[in-house]
Amino acid sequence: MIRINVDLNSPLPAYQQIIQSLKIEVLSGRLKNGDRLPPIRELAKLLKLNPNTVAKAYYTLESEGFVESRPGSGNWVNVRAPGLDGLKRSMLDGETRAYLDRAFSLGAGLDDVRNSVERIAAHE
Amino acid sequence: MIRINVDLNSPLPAYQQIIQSLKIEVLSGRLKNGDRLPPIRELAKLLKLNPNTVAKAYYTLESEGFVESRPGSGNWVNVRAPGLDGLKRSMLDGETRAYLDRAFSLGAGLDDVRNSVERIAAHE
DNA sequence: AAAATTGTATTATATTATTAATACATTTTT
DNA sequence: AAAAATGTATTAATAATATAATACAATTTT
Repeated sequence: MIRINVDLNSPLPAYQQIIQSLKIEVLSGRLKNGDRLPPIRELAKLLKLNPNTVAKAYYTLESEGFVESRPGSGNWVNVRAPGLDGLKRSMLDGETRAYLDRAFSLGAGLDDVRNSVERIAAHE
Repeated sequence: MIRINVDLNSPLPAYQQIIQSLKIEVLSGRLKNGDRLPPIRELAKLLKLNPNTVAKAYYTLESEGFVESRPGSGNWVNVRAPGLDGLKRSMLDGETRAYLDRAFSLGAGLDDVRNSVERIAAHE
């Protein structure tokens, strides 16, 4: 059984919490390629949210390529060829791209980035 | 003369554009430690914004430690001991911290991060 | 000490983002 | 072909954020 946590007190919007939960389910292996997601209405009822809020989460995941929506049929996990590790990698690469953009716009070079990563990681 | 660009058509809020401009001025060396920033009202008039919008930018920079506000006196650039390179480093480190948080919460390890950084950087 | 200059706080307005209400269209099942 | 289950679109209500209007407090200058 998959786990989807939505805390209405959190500052993070509900639809983003759904997205985050589903990504974690995929990364953990509890959701696999080809699996069917809960129907929009069903999940909405469970979370006490409007169906449109769930639909927004699914729609966003679809635009990211992780989900395929079929009217009348349902929403399906779409994790292509590379499998689980590939998915994790592509999600990480998205974060890395955004980070490098910000770093370079600060005038940092790749060496600066490497140093910063090692320095901060060492302090965890 | 320092440069502060605010484009009201940009989706980025005006106060954030001010913050960004000022950080660039510091990194470029046009603003140095101990320099005085333009008075809130003066900059607001120049940019055709409400003084509170400029104040919000200054206040945020203060909370980040880059500015010191003194009522009646003004706002002063506060870049401590390490100098310019140190400032760049501390700004970069802030970005790195946020990035590593996101990466680790995806389940990535440090090796994954190193690989991703090198792979993405190579494609620039 | 008075006036001018400066940052701060409070409240109101406008804009944007999020969520909800409702009706519609497609597919599947019977 | 009818009914049920599903995703989609349109519009409205709500909440969050950004900006502005105005009044206040502290400092500096004269």
